[in-house]
Amino acid sequence: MRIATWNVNSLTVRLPQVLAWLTANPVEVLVLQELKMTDDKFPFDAFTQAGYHAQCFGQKTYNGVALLSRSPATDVVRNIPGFSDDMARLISATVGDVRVIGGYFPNGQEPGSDKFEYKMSWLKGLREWLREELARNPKLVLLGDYNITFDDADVWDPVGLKDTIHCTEEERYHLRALIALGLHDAYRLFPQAEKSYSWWDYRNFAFPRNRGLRIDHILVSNTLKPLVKSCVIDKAPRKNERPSDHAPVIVELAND
DNA sequence: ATGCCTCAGCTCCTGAGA
Repeated sequence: MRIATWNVNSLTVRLPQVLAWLTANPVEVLVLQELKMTDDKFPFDAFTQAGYHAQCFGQKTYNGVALLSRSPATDVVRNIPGFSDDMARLISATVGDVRVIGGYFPNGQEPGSDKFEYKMSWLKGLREWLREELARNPKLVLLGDYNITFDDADVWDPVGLKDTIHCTEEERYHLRALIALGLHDAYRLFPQAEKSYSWWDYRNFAFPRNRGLRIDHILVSNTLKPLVKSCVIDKAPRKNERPSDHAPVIVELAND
């Protein structure tokens, strides 16, 4: 089965691209971030016609996440249980025997800002809940827009961007702490091209210059790790006429 | 450059994103 994540930066604008992408890439599960719409605007009918069940958790203007699946999703949970949050950032569901958690992690804006502190507390809240969720669900995938790079290999200009947002030691500590729960960065389980990124700024011709960051990740649990067959970033949609600034990331799991 | 582009909204400017 294939499971994918894509930050679409407005589902209203990107819906035709998402539908076209699903036709070309009929994955079992796709989690979406930055819907930027309320649930009453969510295009259920379009996804039904495309052969997908949809669970959404939207919000006006900002954030918003969804989980699409070929087979029905069960035990749907919105946001982090035990962590009070005004924003729609996380959606979890079981598809087949895999627990899928799609997240839009806080941006953080700037180290030292209130938004950065919120990002740190959100990451801690996620980790504390995830520890229990992993114990309950050994076959688990946590994927989405993490807004954090692991290390210099994920950054187009590691010197110039040192200690800036997405690249600080404090953010990376929290990312490693998630890994320490028993998760693995599916992308790095395989040899990958150098300078592989999942996001490129809209400005300054960043995409054609490949000035990007790898901030969209797929983490798999210990139990799933031996089943991972591939993990790729699909840069094709970034070449569309009105692209999202993020590219989809796809993991393929073997059937037991 | 507190710049560059894109999106939503109390829409012709501003806030936020990353």
